[in-house]
Amino acid sequence: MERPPCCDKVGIKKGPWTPEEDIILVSYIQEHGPGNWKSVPTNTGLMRCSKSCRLRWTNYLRPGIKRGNFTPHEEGIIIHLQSLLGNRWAAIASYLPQRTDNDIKNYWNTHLKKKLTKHQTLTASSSTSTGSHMTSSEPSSTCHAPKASSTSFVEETSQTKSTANPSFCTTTNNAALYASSTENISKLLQGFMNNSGPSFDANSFSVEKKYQTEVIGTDLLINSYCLNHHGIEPLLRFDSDSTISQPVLTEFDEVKPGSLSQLEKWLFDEPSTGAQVDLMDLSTDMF
DNA sequence: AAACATTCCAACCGCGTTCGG
DNA sequence: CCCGAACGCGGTTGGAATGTT
Repeated sequence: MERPPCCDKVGIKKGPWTPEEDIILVSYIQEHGPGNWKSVPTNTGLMRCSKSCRLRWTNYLRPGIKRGNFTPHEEGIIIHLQSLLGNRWAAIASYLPQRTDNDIKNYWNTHLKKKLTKHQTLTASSSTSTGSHMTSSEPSSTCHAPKASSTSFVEETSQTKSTANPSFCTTTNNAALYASSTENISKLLQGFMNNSGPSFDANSFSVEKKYQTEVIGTDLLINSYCLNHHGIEPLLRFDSDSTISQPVLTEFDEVKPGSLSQLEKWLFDEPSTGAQVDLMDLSTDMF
């Protein structure tokens, strides 16, 4: 029996959400909390399928979401985790709670994959006969931990960003990129944390901090330093008051006890120490 | 200024998993 | 245990925004 796609019903609207729809959805969730998506279109009158409502909330309207440019810091985490986990964007997103899996996925596909490919090409052409034995076309499969060389991808990434966008890494300019309608809606959410619905996740973040970003102003070499000397926790702390606590580790817990420590071990053991870890081997070992 | 190309991301689609009756 | 509905995730796409000629 073929089940029709959820959004194929007559009268179900598709396409971009309007500010009015956003307000309706936010108001409803503010009152009832996220979840029970099936009831959302029914109770709100929104001509959207439940799935669409859920996506709109999780990817766009949810408080605490940071939008705009990714910092080199975040890039580094994504590259590292993508190398380890592959395209498990939800798992990667659990380490960057202010970013959605969709956001990370888009950023990977539009920016990081190209950069890695470019970097690979440069590396391959500069090396003599030490060609890669990897067979996958996915950059992720050949992504090794950034090397602390003067021509590293890490530095290239940072320099490119800095040149292309002087405001890179700053807070206010990122905020300026947001659609005004979204800002207005986000304002509606002010105080939401104090008056959240029954099932609202306490891991969410205050709206006041929505546009707060860490001002790092460094390239990923510093991240490497952090990884080497301070462990993963400082990398994941985006707010000075640590409202963002720990990454959600269910993925690892489920897969294999002790996997995290291996992950951390790899994250901490940068190749600059001379002990480069083969990511493919590590991934195989872990999963 | 206009036409065309490219980039980017919000939203959709389909499939696998989970949950409840 | 089985089945259907709901949910969650990753891949893909459409079109708006931006850049280039």
